[in-house]
Amino acid sequence: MSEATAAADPAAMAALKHVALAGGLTETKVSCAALGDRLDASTQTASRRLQTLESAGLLERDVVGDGQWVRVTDAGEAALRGEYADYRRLFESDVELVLRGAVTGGMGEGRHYITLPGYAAQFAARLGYEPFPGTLNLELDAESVRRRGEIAGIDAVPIDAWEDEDRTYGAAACYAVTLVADDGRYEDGHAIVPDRTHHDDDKLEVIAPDELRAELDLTDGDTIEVRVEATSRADAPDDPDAFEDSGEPEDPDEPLGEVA
Amino acid sequence: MSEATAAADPAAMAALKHVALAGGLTETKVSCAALGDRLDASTQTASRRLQTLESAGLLERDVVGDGQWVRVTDAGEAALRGEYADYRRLFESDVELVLRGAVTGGMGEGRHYITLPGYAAQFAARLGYEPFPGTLNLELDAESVRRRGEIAGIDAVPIDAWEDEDRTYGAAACYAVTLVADDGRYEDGHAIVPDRTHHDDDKLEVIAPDELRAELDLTDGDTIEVRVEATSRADAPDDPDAFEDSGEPEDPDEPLGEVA
DNA sequence: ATTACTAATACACGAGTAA
DNA sequence: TTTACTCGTGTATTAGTAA
Repeated sequence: MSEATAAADPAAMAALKHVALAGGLTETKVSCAALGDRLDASTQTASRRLQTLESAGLLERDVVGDGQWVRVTDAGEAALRGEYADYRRLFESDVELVLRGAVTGGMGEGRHYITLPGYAAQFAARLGYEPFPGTLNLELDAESVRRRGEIAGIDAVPIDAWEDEDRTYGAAACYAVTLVADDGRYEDGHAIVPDRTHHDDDKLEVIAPDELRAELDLTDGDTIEVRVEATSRADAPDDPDAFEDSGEPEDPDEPLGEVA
Repeated sequence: MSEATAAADPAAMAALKHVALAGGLTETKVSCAALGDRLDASTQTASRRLQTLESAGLLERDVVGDGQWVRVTDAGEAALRGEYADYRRLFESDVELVLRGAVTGGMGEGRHYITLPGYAAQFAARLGYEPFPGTLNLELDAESVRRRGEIAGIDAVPIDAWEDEDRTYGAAACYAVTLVADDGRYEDGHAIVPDRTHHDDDKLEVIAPDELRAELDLTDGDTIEVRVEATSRADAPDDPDAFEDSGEPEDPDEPLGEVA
């Protein structure tokens, strides 16, 4: 969901893509000869690819003697959409702002806040994932502190204020970012910027589906690049309103915004 | 340009995609270890992938001892965009209308018209390719004849009328279509519908960059599916106005439209 | 015509190593 | 640490064949 899809087998994905292009998302009849042509491979290899895809659960088949009827399964379509998302990231999401910062300690406080149900439910619903319970805290370099203000002009996912019996919790904005480590590793996530506090201009907090420190092999003091995307679409493929299964159900009448 | 990109090596393309996602479209530093992680492969394999991409002209590299600086070449970006185009076809271009017809003879007349400079230049400029000199003529089945009228509501590329010293040639509309043969082979092209003639409602003429009869292994009488796309974008990736090299230069002051 | 098996071969992979 | 070489092994591939 976050990083580039570690797509099973690139060769199998290529075959699946061709099946889908031939109409396999609904149902279509293919022949191994035609598929082999497309893949620059033999009919035997094409046959094996289809078997592989079937046993991987990405494809359903009905072999009928003079060919075979195939349809891409939901898992197969999800895999294809994963690839598609990668290419969209490549060519559609132009990066609006690039910041650099050093990883700094203090997982504690951020961890506490983002796991609170009032926030967690909104993350799940609006970002399309449940954040790893912990934030990556960055201390921006001088140049980045200067440019940080530009973030206000970038499209963000709003996180509404909420309250429990004890206190109220402020609203925030989530900016879609790609974190790029110095060794080329990268992960997608969101920079979360509280609406109120404008001190701490040299700090940036990032959440992601996975543990960023582990995925990017980061330790305190490492510098990292933060690419803020112009369009903050969620990674979630299709259903932007399917979040009933995660966290507290949201009260549609809850008082939002404007909290001191 | 027309069918799905017969992308060199799927594994190499996967590597190229990851390099690009890591920022390689401009320039970025990668390590074979990180790339190997992403590809579920060893560092040796990652190293070999990068060498392969380099010798294929898809990537430029500067090995610097503690890593390597890489940038995707224009050819590499074109290959990636080819993949991207495939996925867009999968998930963006919803098919608006599906017709079926039988291949019928008569390449002669269509061939004559589409090779006329006044038409050919427009095809090159507006469709992004020079059509194979010949049209595929289809005789629609009864159901398709009935539904054919819906095509009027679909987005089309206009082809303007023009004239030479002898006569005038009428305007037409080009609808982006995907032809799917019964064996699963498919090709992209355009249905070309003259603006004037409304007899011949059971005929459909299709042009494409390649010889459709050969690519789809068609002979007279074979039936084929014609998927008319809702959005008639050209296949040409980027430069919609680069067509000086193909056919006659268009006179910007030529009288267009309104011809009896 | 299909699909898919078996068998021979080629090629790709990763371990080890050097620079 | 890097990259990338060689080399032994294993897997993927194709040819041939059967159903």
